[in-house]
Amino acid sequence: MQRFAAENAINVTSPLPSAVEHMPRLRKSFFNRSVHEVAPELIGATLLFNGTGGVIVEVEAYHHTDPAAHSYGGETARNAVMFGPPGYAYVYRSYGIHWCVNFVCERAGSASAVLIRALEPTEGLPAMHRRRRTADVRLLCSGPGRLTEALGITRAHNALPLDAPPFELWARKGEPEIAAGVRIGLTKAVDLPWRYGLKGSRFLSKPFRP
DNA sequence: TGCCCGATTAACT
DNA sequence: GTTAATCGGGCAA
Repeated sequence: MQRFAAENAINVTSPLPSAVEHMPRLRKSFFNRSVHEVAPELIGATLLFNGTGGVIVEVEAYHHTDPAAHSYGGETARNAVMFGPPGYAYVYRSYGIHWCVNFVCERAGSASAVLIRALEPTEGLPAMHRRRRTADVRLLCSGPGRLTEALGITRAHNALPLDAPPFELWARKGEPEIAAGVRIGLTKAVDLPWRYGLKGSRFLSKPFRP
């Protein structure tokens, strides 16, 4: 209620969602590890942007030695954030239409990141339904392009730190059951099993093969 | 400068 | 299952 009055405001501090009450915020040091450690640990964490968002249920890891990674060919203007310190957002344009958001990991220069692919929506649902122009909650954040549209993330938010508004990241409770599989939509390194998801979630962009 | 194509999505048949 | 939409990055010329 009160929360929704601020749904369009920038840098407004939202009330603590009950789902993440008493959970610690993720700090930059959380990301200062191998992308292959961080990626599965993000499953179950809560991502909010200006008070809208939900529980991360699907991610993919991209490492600089991985031919499918944007950083594979070296630093450019687009991927410069990936070469910087961990704990920042890398936002890029996908297919000329959508925005996708990554969390930079490891250390400056290692150029690895986790693509956020799907959320279970929990906070700011009216705003997300309006931005996505759909009444179907399963179509709000189930896909990397869908979730950025639902949360209002664009190129303007590239290189922002993840431990300060408009971003909020909250640690997960307990140990969720994690599914792993090959990544989606790639033409290179198609067999690397670096997609992670919350087992059984109905908010995945695609099911995991059993 | 021109051309190809992609870490996607929605609307088709 | 197939395909159009849409555009900037990256590289060849």
